[in-house]
Amino acid sequence: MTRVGGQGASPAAPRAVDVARRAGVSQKTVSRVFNGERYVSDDVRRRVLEAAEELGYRMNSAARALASGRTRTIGVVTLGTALYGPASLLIGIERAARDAGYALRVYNTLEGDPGGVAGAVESLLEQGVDGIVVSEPIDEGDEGSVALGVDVPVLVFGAPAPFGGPRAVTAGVGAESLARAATEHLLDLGHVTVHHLAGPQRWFAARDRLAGWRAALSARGRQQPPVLEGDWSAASGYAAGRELASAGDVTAVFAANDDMAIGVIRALTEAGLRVPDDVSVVGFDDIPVSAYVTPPLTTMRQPFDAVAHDGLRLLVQAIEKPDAEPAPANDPPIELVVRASTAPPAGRKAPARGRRSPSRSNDSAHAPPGGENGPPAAD
Amino acid sequence: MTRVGGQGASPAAPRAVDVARRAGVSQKTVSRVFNGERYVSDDVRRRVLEAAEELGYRMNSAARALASGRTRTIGVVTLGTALYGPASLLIGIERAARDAGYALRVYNTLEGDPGGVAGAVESLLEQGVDGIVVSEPIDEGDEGSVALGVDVPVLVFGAPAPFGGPRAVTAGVGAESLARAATEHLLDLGHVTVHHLAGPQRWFAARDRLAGWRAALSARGRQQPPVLEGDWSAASGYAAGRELASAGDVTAVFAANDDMAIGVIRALTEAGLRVPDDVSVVGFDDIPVSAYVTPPLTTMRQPFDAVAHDGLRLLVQAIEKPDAEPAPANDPPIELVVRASTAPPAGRKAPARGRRSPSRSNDSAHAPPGGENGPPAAD
DNA sequence: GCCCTGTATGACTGCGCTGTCATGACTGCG
DNA sequence: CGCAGTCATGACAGCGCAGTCATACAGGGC
Repeated sequence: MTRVGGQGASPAAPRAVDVARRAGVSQKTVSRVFNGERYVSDDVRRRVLEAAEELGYRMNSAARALASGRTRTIGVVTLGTALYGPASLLIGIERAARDAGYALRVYNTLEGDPGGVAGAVESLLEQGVDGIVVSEPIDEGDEGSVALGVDVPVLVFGAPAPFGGPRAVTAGVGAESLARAATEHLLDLGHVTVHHLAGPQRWFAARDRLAGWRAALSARGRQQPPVLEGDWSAASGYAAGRELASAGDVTAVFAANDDMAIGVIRALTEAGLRVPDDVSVVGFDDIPVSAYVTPPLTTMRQPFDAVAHDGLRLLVQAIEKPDAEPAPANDPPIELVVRASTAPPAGRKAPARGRRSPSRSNDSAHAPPGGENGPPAAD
Repeated sequence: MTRVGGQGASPAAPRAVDVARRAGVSQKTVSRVFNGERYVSDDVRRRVLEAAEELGYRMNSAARALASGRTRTIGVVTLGTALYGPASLLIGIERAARDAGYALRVYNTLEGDPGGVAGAVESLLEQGVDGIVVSEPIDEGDEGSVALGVDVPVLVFGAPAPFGGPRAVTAGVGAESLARAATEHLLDLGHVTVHHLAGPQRWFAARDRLAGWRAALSARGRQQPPVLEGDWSAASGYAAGRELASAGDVTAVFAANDDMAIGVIRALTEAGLRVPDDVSVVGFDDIPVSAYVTPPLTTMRQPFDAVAHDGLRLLVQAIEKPDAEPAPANDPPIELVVRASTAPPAGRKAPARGRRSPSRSNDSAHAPPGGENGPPAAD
């Protein structure tokens, strides 16, 4: 374990003390410079940085973590799928974390993974993290145990507050109000009721969308048709679409994500039903191809970036100022993207065409130019 | 910095020495147990594990990394998009890394990010990683500099060998041969030539697919129509599709990913061309909705999981046995999923319908049951 | 001139592990 | 019975930083 910089192997990496010697200062001062601490003269700072540059010095973050007790790392538990939603959220989290000066460790759990979320959290704690993000978890019936022995703040996206334990902060993606707005869009078009193709109910995200749909119908005193449940895949949407097609009385469908909506549309089309003339379909997520399928899909865009930034702000605050009262999360904007898969029910006069805001929408400042929403309508 | 476990705040986390005391052994023995070293009696091992369990002991990986010089962590640089390809590859990498006993740090870079891949690598090295994976990089004109001061093995997915520096191992996703097979599928159907909608040429992945397309055409002495270039998005595919529609002589298009293919199909359809009757379209990736768009898309599935596992095996070997000669990467399987967006050119007799293997395909053992490929054809 | 405050720096120590070496206890074999 | 070899354990040092405290000097108010 001696540090021989001898010939042959690559020389040992330079340490702070090497930089210090070269700059003619103490190791502690090098540490000060690299941590941006006060009370370092400009001259010394410059010399240290020069020496570090010349030696190719890189701080050893293991040593830093050991000495300081902080890793400057946030762990993320995501459900191991390439689903657009979780993937987008992860990207948002990564950027937000980096902006806040934290690196990221990720742990993917698949549905049915042994250990589940609790195991993932345990593993991250062992790897050393200052905080944990749980992204779009599913209900595994063990929320309590997740909290066991977790001594860092936990941010949970899209699950109820108790989930995550005592130091948890929760950030909704606002799925419920988004789902409600999506449903209301269909009701506003004149549909008497709206069918719902839900996501797997073990996912809290799926439950929220279901709840939003229920809320919209209840608020207007409409009856709630039986709920179909898919697994987020287009294949499950296709299967559900066949059921809906044979039901006969369906004029409007709200699918819990775009993939399922696309499957539904295909099944309906194959059954001889026209979308949107006979049946309107709304999706959820606004995946990149939604504007280009046939017909272009009306869908609810999720503000992943805003949600991720907002949530991470909370988490970082909980890490760095544990005593400050948590600032409340901002309400995410509601952005319904109206395309060609929704229309008034057959035999009813069409309301004004074009992009509309749902009744409860705050005016979205994020609205892209109309051209971004898809190809010019082909009607 | 004294360790007071006193009243009030949560008690300090237990250390190995606490476990040791409780189990009546030395701290070193606790270390042995947790590292699975030999020469620990069953009795002692059991006592140590019990004591650790009772105290809720978790190893401090910063201390371990500092003492051992290894972090058991692999850093991943990905291009910061929610594109299906990179996202799927990331998931595969994560699982493969975990299976090999490594945790993951991720760093997303966006196209045009300051610092680019080199900056990401530098940041990961500072965070402490034993190896680095660069996933689907783009050509930033600074490949040389990426290698500077990198003293860990680097695995590059989908970029030429020089990229990544001296300790680089490269794992292709085999995009070139996949693209060649996709193109050959269209030629086999009887098309005289095939147009190509390429991805952005800064991406090595896009260049590989272009090369594969060229190779297929050259091999049969077909002329190469001018190449269109998109940006992976369905919107760019739509734009390209309009150009193709107005060209008049197009019967077959190979798009470098499914999103663009879907955009192409929409544009062609709007222009009054039927897919596949007038124009055949092949995509690339087999994104989840491809089976359910209209028409269901013929596409080339990428074996992300196999590629990720294979690549990580190489990387882990380079980390743990730097002197062993690198085992060559296996050739990934070629799996063309034939759906309804391809057919013989108009006026020609149809070959046998149904799922076909491309001429050069090895018989894929991964082929899903026919039912998984999409809804029953609606023809 | 004196104390006080603010600024700038260094000496020393310890974070919690792993690597190395030393030391017994126990085996088998000539 | 003695010695080599294997197995099982412990003592000790040190990985490269950041925290704490000590120190030194500059300027300002009295």
